[in-house]
Formats: sequence, structure tokens, C-alpha cells
Amino acid sequence: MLASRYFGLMIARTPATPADAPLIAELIERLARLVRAERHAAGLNPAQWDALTYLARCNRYSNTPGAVARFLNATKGTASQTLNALERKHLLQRRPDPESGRVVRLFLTPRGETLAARDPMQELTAAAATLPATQREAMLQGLAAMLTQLQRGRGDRPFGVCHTCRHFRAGAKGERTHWCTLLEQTLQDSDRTRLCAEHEPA
Amino acid sequence: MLASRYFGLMIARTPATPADAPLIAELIERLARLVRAERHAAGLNPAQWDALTYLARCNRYSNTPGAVARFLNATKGTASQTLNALERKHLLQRRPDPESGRVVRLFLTPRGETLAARDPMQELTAAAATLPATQREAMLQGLAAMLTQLQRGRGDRPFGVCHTCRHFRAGAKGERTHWCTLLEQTLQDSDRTRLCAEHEPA
DNA sequence: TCTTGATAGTATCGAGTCGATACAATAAAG
DNA sequence: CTTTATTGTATCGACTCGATACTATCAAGA
Repeated sequence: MLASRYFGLMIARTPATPADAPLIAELIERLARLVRAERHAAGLNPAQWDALTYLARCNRYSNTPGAVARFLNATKGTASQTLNALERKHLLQRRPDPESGRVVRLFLTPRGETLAARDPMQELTAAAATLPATQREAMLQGLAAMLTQLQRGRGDRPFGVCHTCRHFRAGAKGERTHWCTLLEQTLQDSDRTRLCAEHEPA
Repeated sequence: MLASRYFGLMIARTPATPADAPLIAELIERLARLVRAERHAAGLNPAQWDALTYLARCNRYSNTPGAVARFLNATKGTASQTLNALERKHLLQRRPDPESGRVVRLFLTPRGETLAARDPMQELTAAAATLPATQREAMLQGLAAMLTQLQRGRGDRPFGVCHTCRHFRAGAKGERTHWCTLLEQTLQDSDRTRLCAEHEPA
């Protein structure tokens, strides 16, 4: 129990809360703040990095300003401004959707793709990689549980990847195309592991 | 392994990195962003909450603008502006240090103290509290390890509480005063669990 | 068809963050 | 007694962020 003695946040606010719960919250906050500081790099700021790396990782139905806004937990207005900044820096292009006149599609430019691969968050990843495997597993589950619980409390949708979605229908063995029953669209094999704004857990 | 399938961040950047390390990083980021959104409350913004709650929890030698800046991982200039905002809102008072003419001491007003107790981060704490105890323990250790590693990499000091510091000399049993060998000052019992900017692990 | 309403996105405003730079004052060390 | 380091502040420009107001498009019902 070195950790809890080391970072002492002993102010117990509700007696029902276990003593180490506030410590976990504190550590998550401080880690996030550290990465935030790290993410003022390459002329981008944290919000811009978030949007850029989201767009590098979402499937082709989730590359809209609205999806970015929801992913960033920001209002549409705020997200729109961040997208303006990325567009001004020629990392991103807005194009009208051919299907629907009120939808805008976002595409990274080659420069944007290149930059997205250099996300400063890698430092956090590297730190996580040094942990023993069993601990990583416990953290993964714990963090995921915390996130889904908080999101449920806010009533917003949690963003997942296609192949864990209840609208996903895998193609036959060896088949490289799949099907989304919600959008009624063909999915490429590469879409399987991409973030989708319409994701609903199976 | 529901978690890693649910949040698929499959872009392995270095082959040496375990597959779940980026997931952990991603989850920490998203949790932090959620809390950040939550922290636009009571007329304060996240940076102001950070400074306010730090000042509510630090010992009386660490309530300076410089310590706030280091705790927030911000420059002195940025921290100074945040402190301006808090002072304008009458949550905080700057007073010159009687000992040293270039040091400023920060004191929360009664309103500031009251507000600090209503930190929106409590939601994160509540989410952590629902986890099983063994998982909390693993997360605590893992997060602490990640934080210290990142801080070491940046070469900055990690902020701990007095009674884990190598400069701390506990008073005799039942004694309510202690001693700091660095500042050569008496410490009250209540200081034992407060954050100190000069902290060095024992 | 007309109309009402929901949805997707943008523009603008004001307060504030944030790093960078420049600068003041004080303290310490030679 | 002069450097030099430390502590803190002011100002600038780009940007975030929520709030508000707005436009355009689509959808569903009368």
C-alpha cells in the first residue's frame, strides 16, 4: 500500500466511500493533466489532438462534426471551432455528404494522417506498458467500468468499435466485407476495429 | 476481456508494446475528458477547480503561486492568471509572506473553503468506489506507478504528504506537533496528511 | 401540400487557458 | 558589492468552451 500513503488525499467526503477511491480519482486527474501538458506539441493543443486522433480512428460513418462533438464531450459549437482550427492548419478537409445535404464529412489530409500517428499520448501508453500484465488487465477492466458508469450517468452513448456492436454482421469466413444492420451499409474488413458513433454493445 | 474488445484501439505503434497498453492510455484520457466537462460548474473552470482544491489540501508552506504552477504542470504565468480569476471571484486572497519579500502566500476565503468541498471530481470518486477492493488496489498501484514514471521522465517533483517525506520527524507518541528538517519548522498534527511542494519520498 | 418539429452544422460573444516573452523585485553567493 | 538565481506578475496571440442565436435540411403529420 505504498501508493495510498504516498499520495495522501485523506479527505473522506462520504463515509460510505472506501478510503482509496478518492486516491484513484486524484491519480487519474493528475495523469491526465500531465498528458495534457505534454500535448501542447507540434502546434496543436489537447483538444485538437483529441479531434485529430479520433478522426484517424473512426469508421467512415462517424467522421462528422456531431460525432466529434460527442466524442470530445463538447458542444457542437466548440467542436466546430476546433475543426476550424484544424482546417486552417490544412490537417483536415470538410466535404458535404453526397447522401444528405445537412451532413458534413471530415477527412484528414495526408499531413493530418502523418501527424495523427505522432500523438504525444504515446508517453502514457509507454508508461502503461511497463506494468505487469495482471495489473494491466485489472486496470483495463476497472477503468472501462468507471467510464461506462460515468457515461451511463450522463446518459450518453459510449463509442465502441464495429465488431462488438449489435448492428454488426460478420461476413462468411475469409470474407473481407461485413454488414451494418443500422446503416444498412457494407463494412470493409478494416472498419471492424474502428470507432463508431452509433455503437451499441451487443 | 470485454474491455479491450469494447474499446478497440488496435493501432500498435511499437511492436514491443503490449496490446492493452494503448487501451489503458485511451481510457484514462477519456475519463479525464469526461470529468473535465463535469468540472465546468459553479462558475469555475477545470483549471480553477484544480487550483482551488490544491490550496484546500496543501500544507501552509506550499500555498504559493509557484507551488500551484508546479502542481498544475503549468507555467508560472498561466498559474498567476488562474489565481487572478479566483481572487476576482473572492475565493482567494494573496498576502505577502512576512519572512521573504518575494514570496506570496495564498489563502482561501470562507467562500473558497466551502466551494472546495463541493469538487465535481466526486463523481469520479464515486465511480471508483463501486469497484471491488482488489481491483481498486491494483489500479491504485498501477496509476501511481505510471504517474511517478511520467514525472520522473519530465524531471519534476511528485508532491506528496508530509508524513511520508524524508524531512518529516514525528513527535513523541501522543505528541501533536512534529518537525520538518528541511524548513526547520514545527508541523501541526493536521499537516501530516497535507500536500507539500517540497516533498521527497523517504 | 403545407406545416410543424427535429436534426446537423455554423457564427459570434465573453471569460478564461496556455505558452512565450518580457519584466519587476528580492535574495543569495561570489 | 556585484552578479546570478528565484519568485512572481503583466501582456500578447491563438485557442477553448459554454451559451445563444442562427441557417439549412430532412421528416412526419394534417
